[in-house]
Amino acid sequence: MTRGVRGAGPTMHDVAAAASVSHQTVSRVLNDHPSVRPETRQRVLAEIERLGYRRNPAARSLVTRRSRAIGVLAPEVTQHGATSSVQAVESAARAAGYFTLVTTAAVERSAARAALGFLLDQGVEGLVVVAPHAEIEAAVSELVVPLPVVALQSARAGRLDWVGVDQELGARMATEHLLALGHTRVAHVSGPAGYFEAEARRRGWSSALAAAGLEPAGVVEGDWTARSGEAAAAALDPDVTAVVCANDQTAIGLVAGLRRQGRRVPTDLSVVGFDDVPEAAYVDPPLTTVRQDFRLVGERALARLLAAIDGVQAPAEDDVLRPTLVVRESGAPPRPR
Amino acid sequence: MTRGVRGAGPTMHDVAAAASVSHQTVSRVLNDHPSVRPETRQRVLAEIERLGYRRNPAARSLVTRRSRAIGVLAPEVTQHGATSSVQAVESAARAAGYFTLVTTAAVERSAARAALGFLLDQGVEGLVVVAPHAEIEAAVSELVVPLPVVALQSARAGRLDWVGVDQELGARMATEHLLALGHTRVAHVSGPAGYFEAEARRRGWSSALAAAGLEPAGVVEGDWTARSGEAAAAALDPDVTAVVCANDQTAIGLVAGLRRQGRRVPTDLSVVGFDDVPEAAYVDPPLTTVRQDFRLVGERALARLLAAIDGVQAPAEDDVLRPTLVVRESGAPPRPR
DNA sequence: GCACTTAGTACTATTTTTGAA
DNA sequence: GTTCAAAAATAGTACTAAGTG
Repeated sequence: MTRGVRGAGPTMHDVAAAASVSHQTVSRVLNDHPSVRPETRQRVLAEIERLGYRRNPAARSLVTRRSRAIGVLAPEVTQHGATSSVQAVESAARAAGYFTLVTTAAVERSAARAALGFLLDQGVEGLVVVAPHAEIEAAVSELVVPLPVVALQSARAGRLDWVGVDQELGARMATEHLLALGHTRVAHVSGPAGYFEAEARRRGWSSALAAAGLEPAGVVEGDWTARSGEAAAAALDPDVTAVVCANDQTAIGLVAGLRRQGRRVPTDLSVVGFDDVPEAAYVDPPLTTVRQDFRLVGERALARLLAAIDGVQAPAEDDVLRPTLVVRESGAPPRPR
Repeated sequence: MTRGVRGAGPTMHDVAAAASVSHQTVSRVLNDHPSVRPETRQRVLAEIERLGYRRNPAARSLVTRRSRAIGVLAPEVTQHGATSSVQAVESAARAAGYFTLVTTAAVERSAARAALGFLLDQGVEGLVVVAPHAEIEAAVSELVVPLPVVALQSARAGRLDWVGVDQELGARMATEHLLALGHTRVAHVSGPAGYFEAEARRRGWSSALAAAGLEPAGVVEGDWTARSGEAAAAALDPDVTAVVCANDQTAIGLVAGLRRQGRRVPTDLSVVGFDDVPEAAYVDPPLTTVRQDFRLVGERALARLLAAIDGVQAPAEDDVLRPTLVVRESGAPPRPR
């Protein structure tokens, strides 16, 4: 790489000439090699500054056989969660002297495959993949290239190295909160099929009910959007008194749908969300939800990836984070019949 | 760049040996040079496939003097707007054979300066900068490196090449909507000082009032968050009947704050937002707001940047996009006194 | 100890050679 | 012989690492 098309900047050779040393000495100054006299170092540094010299990363990569690039594959959504995690990966990588190539792709195998090929073409040293869906996980697992990979928002028991929040536990906590309020008919508006987190949250909901000796009160499949939550309002069993939603958007949509039916939350029906998006505290009613630390997930994922790149084996079981329940006002005891 | 630390993959030389040609012929095949016999081409392609060969981008960059990298500087927020635009830049860049280095930085001059330095160190050929604040614009303007730059969410009249939506017009449309409903006391909850879009939206609000011969009914400064919107509820003049908010988050917060005071929207007070975030249609009441096409902004920005990189002068005045007013239910005629 | 010279990195661009019409 | 396509050989790219004064 050099300075764009036209503005080819000074090379190490130019700096060397200006400082009356060899280009190798300039290299040593830049790499903090001990064998440089302080005054020589100063002179070189001064010329670097004066000429505005920057090392050519391409030439460096070529000889060091290191790209210092980390590929990130993310689904093409603007969800708060994925966005936060990806940003955390990026800043942690930068702090560690790497840069990230973030590529988005549709949640679909061939798109993911193409995106991964693109990242591989750029010579990345490792991959962080937001793999919320089986199709993306499959595209990653197909990769024959022996590259360190860490998955996010993926299946805990999958084939890939994994960092994430215990989704099942989160959904169980949300459900237990409703049970503690006295609800016995608790339904679920799920995420779409094929999404690991959707499945884990559904398991959490049903296992909490099973543990309490209750029958699940039906599942309506949503697609993470508020629109699907709104539509779910019409599909709910009439005797349901509480609903665990797959995420906050769905919960916000469900509340809107119920309102259009003339039913109030939490008076007529209790609703809990998942994620704790920034708006959750300000909608009507303020949403009781499950918070996850998305930035921490991103940081841990990068730490794990760097360990793998350096050939260090990271501890396996210590990257399952616990979510927390945030109780606000969208849950209340069921109306007496 | 090569295949990570350990897995140094095959080189062009290896492919050449396997196909019994010179490495130069392999290069020609890869670059679609005409002087290769079809059967030779096939043989080379087959070996590339069989060996899983990928070109080394570092070696390529070194000799072509092109990095094919585009730097993107974005503020470290997960706002729907910036995120959408950045994603659009990324996918448009990929389609054009470039990759993007997205770096986030705090909205503060030294952080932006450091982030730009980082991008420059990576040898980017151009920059897309989300520069919503004067401090970021200043950090970019300081850059002596003669690199093509396009700014987003920035000042239209600034020193930088610019692509964006006419914020002032959007705020004017929002305000005129309230005036058409019969309001005469229209306040504004603004964005924070120093943000170009905050200032433009404020100008749009006040100019619409001035054009109608009305006095502005006061400004409360917010910080784009729902929290600040909620706080603004307490700071509003009692005789205000409508409020133009700096963005949807602020509007959602304001509605929540008013609700806590026992005032209903739109019965007691009308509120309009800005941006049309995905939740806007599902909150209570569904938010009347100003929609901007964030993805289009990103695509136009990239197109403009590529034109600059190729040394083509892009037309100056044709990248001011028009927002649209989305009328929902948070506006109504003022209550008769 | 300090700094220079040389070699090597994996490509693309340029020039030269080969072989066939 | 001359010409032209095909492919080889060579040079150059900006660095780091190893060997040499």
